[in-house]
Amino acid sequence: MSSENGPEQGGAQDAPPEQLALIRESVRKAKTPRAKPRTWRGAALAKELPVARVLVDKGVLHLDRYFDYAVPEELDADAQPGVRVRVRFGAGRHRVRDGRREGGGLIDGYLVERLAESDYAGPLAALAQVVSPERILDEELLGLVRAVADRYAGSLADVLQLAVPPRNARAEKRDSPQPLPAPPAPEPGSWARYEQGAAFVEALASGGAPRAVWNALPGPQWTQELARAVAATLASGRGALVVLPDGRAVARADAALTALLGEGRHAVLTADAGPEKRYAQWLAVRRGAVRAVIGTRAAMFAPVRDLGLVALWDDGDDSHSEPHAPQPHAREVLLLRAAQDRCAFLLGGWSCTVEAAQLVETGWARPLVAGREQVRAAAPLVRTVGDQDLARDEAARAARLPTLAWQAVRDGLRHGPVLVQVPRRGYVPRMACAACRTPARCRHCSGPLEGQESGSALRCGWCGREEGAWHCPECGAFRLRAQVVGARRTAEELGRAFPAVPVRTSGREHVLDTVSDSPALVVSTPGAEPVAEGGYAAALLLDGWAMLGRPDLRAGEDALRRWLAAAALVRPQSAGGTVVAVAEPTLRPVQALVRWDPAGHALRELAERAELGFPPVSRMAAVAGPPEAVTGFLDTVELPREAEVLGPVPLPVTAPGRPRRVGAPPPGEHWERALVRVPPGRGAALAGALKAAQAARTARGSDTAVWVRIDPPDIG
DNA sequence: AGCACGCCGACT
DNA sequence: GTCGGCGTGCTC
Repeated sequence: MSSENGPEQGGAQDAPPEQLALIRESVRKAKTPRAKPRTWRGAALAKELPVARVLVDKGVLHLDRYFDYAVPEELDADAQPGVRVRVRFGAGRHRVRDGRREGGGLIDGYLVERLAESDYAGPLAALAQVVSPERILDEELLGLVRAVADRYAGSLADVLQLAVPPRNARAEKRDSPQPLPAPPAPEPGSWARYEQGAAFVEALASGGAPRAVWNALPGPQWTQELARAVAATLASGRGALVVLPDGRAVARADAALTALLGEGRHAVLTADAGPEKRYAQWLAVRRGAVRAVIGTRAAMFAPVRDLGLVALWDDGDDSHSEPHAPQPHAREVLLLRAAQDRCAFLLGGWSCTVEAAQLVETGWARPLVAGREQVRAAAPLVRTVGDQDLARDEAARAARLPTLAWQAVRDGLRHGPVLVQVPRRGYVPRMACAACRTPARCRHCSGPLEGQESGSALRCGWCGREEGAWHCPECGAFRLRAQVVGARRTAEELGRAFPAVPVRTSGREHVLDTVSDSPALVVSTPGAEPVAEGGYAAALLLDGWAMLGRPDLRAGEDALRRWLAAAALVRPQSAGGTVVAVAEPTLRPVQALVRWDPAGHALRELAERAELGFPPVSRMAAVAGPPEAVTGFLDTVELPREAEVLGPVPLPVTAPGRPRRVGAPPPGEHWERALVRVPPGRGAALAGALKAAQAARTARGSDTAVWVRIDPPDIG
């Protein structure tokens, strides 16, 4: 091991392993350095499989490939596939001085594979360090990460950061619990209410892989049904994964699972656990000590062993969209897992997205639905108040609440809590003409005029200018009405109307989990509705027409989803449960609410999208950035033949001070956006083309960046 | 992203 | 000659 290249000076014992690899000094002198494979001299390398294929953890597209490193003898035992490693990774050719290699910093990576030889012609650097012998990245997880990166035109390293939590040495030292033997198969329980419910649970228990879109009946039983699906999968000797939209839903599913299976059979993966606990839970899953996982979106990558079931609750909730690049959606990730692992798939919710409807329509999944009589038995009575009713209703114009709504609240309060769903927090955010309902807009920039704290003037939500003398440009009227009235104001008004009843509010900054069965007014924004122990006696869905007014593809679907989520917390009609929706009864989502038919609504939306060439029937990608950058990108990208480029068009001005989604493009002056659309089946080709063009672009470095987003959420 | 290489013009 | 500008390309 001695040689004039002298890695030994100072004693081989003390030298870091990386220095033990010999790097031929003659490389620079030789005119054809790559002509022949290198031989190793002077370094003690692993006797078997001395090459380590490493995935370098750097989120740059053109680095989205593996690099080969030499495995020093000392690291041979620990350097197993799946471990975290550190390697020297740097630019250009390295200086070789005193036989040691310099330049290039130490960066993290994952050892993907051990090989007998490398197909890289140059000399290999040595692994610097095996961070820990814990093998965390197996072939299956790597395959999933790659599939997600491909689907979303993102880099492996970016997706890897979403999939693997940061290491925590203390958690790694802890022993995971002993795995428990499979539990007995559960009874179908309330799954019996669904036409294919019992069969679905039996299929899971017997090792099958059924795929279903589940339209859950209103009421609290969905958590038990999820728990039974998990238990049945465990009974078959396989693992299960359930992803839910928020911490509260996870807590409910957790309670149901614990009630059915006891402690220790499932792990809860949520963001709010500390890093040590989070990693310990993740490791317990990775090690196979825990076979079932429930959690919020980050759990979609959980390395469950022998995956038998992936389940997702309420896929229309936008918190299922990962805000970090490449912004994968939990539904799509779980679809990829179901395909890769050939496991069962359960997409459940009170509502139904067009994507879910498409899974049924294409025959990939079967509907898991209850018959009409079951729906009638579980759902509350839904009544609507539309414009014509309002026009006839003197009381409604004076106060903001129609008579029917007052009655429902008053009657409901005699029997229990009443839920009032208001679409947004704040204080009269948007104003419209009281006569014709034309939105009130700023005369300088056309931004929305917003009401201030009671009494003071109107102000533009975009440019901030005050408006002192508004009149309607359409009909000339001078009176305004609040288009959306926030929770605080509604709470004040209702509180005054029912002075004997406590008013509780639940919203973004303060979310109530549950309320008791005693009469109370519960004012909540969508998604923050507390669960009433015995169900709400009534619910009031306010300002529905404002919810539907958004110029967004999903406006109808979203409104219906939010209404159903509130209505599902109300007692069944047979127990007096009533829902009053202040919304135009001729509108499609309102009709779907009244008939409690989310699947039918989603199917009609899907047909319309197919006709218009909209997602999810076609696949779309957005390319955003400065105009020259966008056109430059579109000139270089080699799109699939069927691709259609729409735009580019200027991006709408974003209002100052408005919260911006993480991962959205940073503020840019005069940005443009183009949409690229491909027909069904060409999504992978589109993503591949965009990724290649993006890689070439960032490698060049001279060009300004463009933002590429597959499945852009806000196309209108 | 860094960082080195190399191909041009200006300089001791 | 050779110093150093930055444009180009590689990183095992």
